[in-house]
Amino acid sequence: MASSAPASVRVRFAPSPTGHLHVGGARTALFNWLFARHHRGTFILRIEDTDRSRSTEEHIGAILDALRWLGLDWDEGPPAPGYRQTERLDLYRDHAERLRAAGRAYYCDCPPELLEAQRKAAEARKETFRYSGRCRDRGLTAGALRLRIPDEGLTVVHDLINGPVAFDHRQLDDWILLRSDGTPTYNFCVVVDDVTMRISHVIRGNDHLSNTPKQILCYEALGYAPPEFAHVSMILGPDRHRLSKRHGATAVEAFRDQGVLPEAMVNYLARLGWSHGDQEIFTREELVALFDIKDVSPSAAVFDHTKLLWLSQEYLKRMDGPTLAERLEPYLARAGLAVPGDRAWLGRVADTLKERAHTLTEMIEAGRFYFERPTRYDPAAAQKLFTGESAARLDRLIRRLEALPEFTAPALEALFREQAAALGVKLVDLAQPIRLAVTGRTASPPLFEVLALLGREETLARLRAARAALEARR
RNA sequence: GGCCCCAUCGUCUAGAGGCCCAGGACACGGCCCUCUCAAGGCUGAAACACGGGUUCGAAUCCCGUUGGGGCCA
Repeated sequence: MASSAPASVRVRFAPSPTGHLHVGGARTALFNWLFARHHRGTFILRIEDTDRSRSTEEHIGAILDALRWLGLDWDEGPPAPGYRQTERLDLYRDHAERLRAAGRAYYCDCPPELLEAQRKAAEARKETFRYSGRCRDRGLTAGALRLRIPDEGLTVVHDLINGPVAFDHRQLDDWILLRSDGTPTYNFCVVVDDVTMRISHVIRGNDHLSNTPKQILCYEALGYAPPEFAHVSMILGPDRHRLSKRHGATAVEAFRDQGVLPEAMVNYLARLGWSHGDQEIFTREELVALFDIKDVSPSAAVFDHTKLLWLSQEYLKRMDGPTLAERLEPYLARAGLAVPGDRAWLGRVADTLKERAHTLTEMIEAGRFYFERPTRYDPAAAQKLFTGESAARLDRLIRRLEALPEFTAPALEALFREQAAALGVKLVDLAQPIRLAVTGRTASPPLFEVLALLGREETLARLRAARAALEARR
């Protein structure tokens, strides 16, 4: 079987630090990581920063942060030296020289205008443009260095996801290894890096499949056996075009800022293109145990934000209070709210909120009233619920609450039910005005739990404030 | 334009010739539960792109068309 892994699995994720970590890149990283962990291999992080004009330190930092947030730890890579292409320039030069000395590569001084004319001519003839080979035997000692590609034959990529893909050499041209200024090209760097890092499996985006035969020919010219390849499909936007910023949030850190749980992000990304029967929710351990590159689908997938949010809520619901409290704290601070000193209390608050929110930030919005008094009451609701009748009821309730021996949810519920019965109204008619008074809204976690968590003093303060507001309306 | 990849409900997918007049999940509708909102339970609608083959039999294999994506740029 082509998918059986060799003794030593070494895979890499090689982002270009020209932007943030994209969900597509994150999924590629995840698949590499899962493959490495499943086979007890090595996961390597390499920074492809040869495009100096667009690569920045900030982007490198952001990408590393995003990977850490997802829990994708790497065994080799930054901050250790030698994992950035800009640190490896000598390696590319050495390998290029080897190819030249062996006659597998040659210098070419064809001017751009000539190449452009040939490209246009090829297009007019409805053929693939292919370098003419004009400089192949001219014995030049300077210019761009090209790899000599056999005129005839076929190179077959035995892709672990897509199966065998054959490329006719007549469609391939003598591609450039080093530009005339001596800088290496992207495809050449990748080959040299993967060879020198002893990469066993190249798992990368489908957009590189077309480059693979060129690279395989380069491995062979260098005298190395090519690695295994697995090309993962693209992630698309709702319009079935390649996912990009105009589709909204695509950077991993944007989801982090939204308060999506990283566990959910990993689970979602794993299920995008990979599946294991009907199972939707996987622990990290299950993913490592079950992941098999041959179960990855070759077809492109549309990114579904809604399903990601659903998963995030699933993880929220399963998380216990103390853990949630810890996760919530940085988001509270960012929302401009004081982080409560009592973490146990915050945990109980979170428990009432978690099935009402998809993300940590939604949780904070839904539970804002726990942390600060309502600054206003929902106007339509106030119109309907703050009536002359409710003023009298409020007074009565305030007195009863002052006297309630135990300020707990069950005791509060018993009191409210008793009051409703005495007044001959439904519980909802009593609960809603109080909910509005205490939270400023008509929807909240169960009222009695809310009151108990707020405590007697705070509850009474809010009820009195509502009573005053009610008076002012008249 | 050439070459390459892809094609099951709106979306993610199960399906590796008979188990499928196609299963699960998200989203959507209905009902139940209920102090609100959720969550939950039950339930409904919803797909094998099209056309040819191969075969006793095809969502599954082959060819073509169409559509989408990628690379060359």
